[in-house]
Amino acid sequence: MRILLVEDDPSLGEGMRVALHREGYTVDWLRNGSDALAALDSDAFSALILDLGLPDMDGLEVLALLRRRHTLPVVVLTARDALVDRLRGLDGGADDYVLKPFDLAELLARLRVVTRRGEGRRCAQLQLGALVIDEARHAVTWQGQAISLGRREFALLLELARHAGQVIPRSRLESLLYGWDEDVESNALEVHVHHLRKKLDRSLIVTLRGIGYRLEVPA
Amino acid sequence: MRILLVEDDPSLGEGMRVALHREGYTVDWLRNGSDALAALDSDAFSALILDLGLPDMDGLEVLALLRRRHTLPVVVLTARDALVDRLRGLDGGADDYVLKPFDLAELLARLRVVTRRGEGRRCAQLQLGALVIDEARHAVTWQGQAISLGRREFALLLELARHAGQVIPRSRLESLLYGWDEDVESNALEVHVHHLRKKLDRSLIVTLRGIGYRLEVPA
DNA sequence: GTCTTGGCTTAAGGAAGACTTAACATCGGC
DNA sequence: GCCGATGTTAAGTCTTCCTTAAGCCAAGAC
Repeated sequence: MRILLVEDDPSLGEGMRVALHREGYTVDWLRNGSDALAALDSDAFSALILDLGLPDMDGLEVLALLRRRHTLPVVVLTARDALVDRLRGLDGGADDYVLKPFDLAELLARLRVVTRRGEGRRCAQLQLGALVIDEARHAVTWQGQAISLGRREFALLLELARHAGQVIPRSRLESLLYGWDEDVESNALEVHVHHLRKKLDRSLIVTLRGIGYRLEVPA
Repeated sequence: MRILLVEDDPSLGEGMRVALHREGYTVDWLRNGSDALAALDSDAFSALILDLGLPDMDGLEVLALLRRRHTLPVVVLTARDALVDRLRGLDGGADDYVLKPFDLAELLARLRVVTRRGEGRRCAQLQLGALVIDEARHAVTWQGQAISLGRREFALLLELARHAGQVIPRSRLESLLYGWDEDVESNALEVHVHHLRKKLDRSLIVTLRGIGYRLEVPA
């Protein structure tokens, strides 16, 4: 994990560099804001530790400029204790805040908190050839075209798509649309299938006479 | 946005409840750890504010149990000033902590920081095409024009915007505006949606019949 | 070939859900 | 405690989706 440390105080910076290095981080230590911004363009860092009191420019300014391009985790260091400044820092895009003087252990803890996110962002998108089903958006795309489906149609297609290539018995599809108990002795299911075929493609859903339906997986 | 507040001190808790409510949050206030854990199973909250000094169990224990199941943003409140305790809190899974006594504005700022992290967003300003939402200032801009929204309207829009492009089920929006207990058997939600559409744009919020709503992301 | 069975197609009717509007309640600031 | 702003309730209208039903078609059995 590579960290960019921006701090103009030599002894404090050195102490942090050593401590971070000891923790296993790779550290790039810069002393001013413009160098920092240039370095951040390289896009190689996992986090930024930023002192607000820099010789050339205000740390908050660095932060604002950074935020136009990156979403890098940022921990801000500051000597200012005024509440207003702290709030400005937080709302301005810092992920966390440490007041000087601080204990190194605390800085490290906050760094851990800030960097340990970003995993587990799964996109629940089901793709089968020209058919894309986005469950989160409740949206369906066919050959790049957005298709609008009713609730039942969507549920039906989703179930078929989840087991694409497998036969789903009629009974299961019916109990999916309606509760197990409430029986619909009509052809509602077939009508929905019909609509799906019309909106998508005729050959996408295959009928197994007397058994059920199957979604054709693309070749 | 719905917050679970866990705090045993009556007056402090009440103060926070009022302040949070005024910000537009829906607040569920519980006084002990076991109730909190039970409530957290419902999965309806956007964040947790947790006092570490609880009557029945240690707050850190609550945190540890919570972390086995959820990745909910957590802000910890503590009277303890010992560094060790703070670190234990952070490494134990808290996203941030506030030392008592604290200023409410700071708590709110930290809450904002913590809740917007899940979306990979770093800045207090959320921009979606012509729509700009300033979370800290409670201000909304549409095509450069400032729009004035009520608390509920703002909360609703914010929630939709945070998950822009995704369907938010009605049930979630309802429990977000009103707690579980106070059930609204009326169409308040729809009325708010109506007002938002009127103030912004008709096509911005898409209805998914029988499911929920979705904020359309700009092309 | 024709009969039967199950599926397809179509259109109409109905009902659930959403929209709109306005009046009524509630909250917060002065 | 009053007033304005904000939220909620309620009623009527509208719309979309779902179901129903009736006739047609295709496949397999005889």
